[in-house]
Amino acid sequence: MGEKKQTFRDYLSQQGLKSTRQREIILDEFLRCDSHLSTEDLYLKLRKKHPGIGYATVYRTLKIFSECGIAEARNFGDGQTRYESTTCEEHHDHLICKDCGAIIEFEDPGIEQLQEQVARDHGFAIVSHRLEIFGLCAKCQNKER
Amino acid sequence: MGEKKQTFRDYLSQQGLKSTRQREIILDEFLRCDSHLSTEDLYLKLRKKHPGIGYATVYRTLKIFSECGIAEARNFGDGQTRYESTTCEEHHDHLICKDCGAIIEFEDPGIEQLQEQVARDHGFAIVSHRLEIFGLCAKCQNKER
DNA sequence: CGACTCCTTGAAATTGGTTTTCAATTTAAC
DNA sequence: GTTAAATTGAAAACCAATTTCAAGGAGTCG
Ligand SMILES: [Mn+2]
Ligand SMILES: [Mn+2]
Ligand SMILES: [Zn+2]
Ligand SMILES: [Zn+2]
Repeated sequence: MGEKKQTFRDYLSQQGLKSTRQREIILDEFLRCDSHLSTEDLYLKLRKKHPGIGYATVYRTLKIFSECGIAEARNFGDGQTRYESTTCEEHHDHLICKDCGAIIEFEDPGIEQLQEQVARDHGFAIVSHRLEIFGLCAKCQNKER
Repeated sequence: MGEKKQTFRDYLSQQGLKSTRQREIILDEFLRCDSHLSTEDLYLKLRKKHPGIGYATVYRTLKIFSECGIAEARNFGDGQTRYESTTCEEHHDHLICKDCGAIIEFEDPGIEQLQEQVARDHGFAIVSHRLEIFGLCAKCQNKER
């Protein structure tokens, strides 16, 4: 079984929560899908095979995913919260195309280090951060002409 | 008269919009106040001296401020859009205290340069970006113990 | 100064994503 | 099985943002 599924089940029992058919289905679909899905995105995908599952359940389940660390909530300023599966990989930030919505992930240790320096300079203790770069992806730059 | 006020008036006439008592009052108060105010923050401050001014007018006026470049909309993830007066200074990013809500501004040319490098590496054309570092300010770190 | 046009205003209604409520159902432990 | 507690889905509530609309105001032209 996937590591994520195990993590989720462990979290549920440890919190006195219950393992249900819906939660399993939602997790399976979430892990199968591309990342950066909104609640509604996932709800609509699920509805095709499982019309009975309610929006509220998807919403609540995604929240549990992020509580137990297998997903992370993101907010790219389009008014919808998006969730992405946390991989074993490191933290990453995003390039976001304003035209087609494409999301490119990147990591830059240099930027991260400079952030820590900035925080130190202000006596500030970092808990988290987010860096989003908005613009046009290569494809959309070519389209423009 | 302040440069901002002139910019605003020029923008209004150039767009065929009208200069009104309310817009003048709202601009004065906005310029007097601390930055990073939400629409509601500003509305509540205004209401003390000018109970007649409506929320919708404050909302619409802030929008015009950002259109004409004298204010910038920010979104720090607390579910409210905040506006800050654009100074003659450069772009800046923010350190945000999760405890007391304090907002510290900073500029780091090194970070900006690395961002440009990242974009180049992906053939991405930057239009804007935002970097927010969340954590605890010096004061709140001391409170914790 | 009017008269006229178009813009603006404030209150209230609407929108859209998110979150909660509640009665019925399901889970898990005994 | 019985039972207590958690879960579910539909609907309602929430809440910031945005729009609507009728009344009022600004600017223009004579
Ligand atoms: Mn990502
Ligand atoms: Mn600022
Ligand atoms: Zn694109
Ligand atoms: Zn603080």
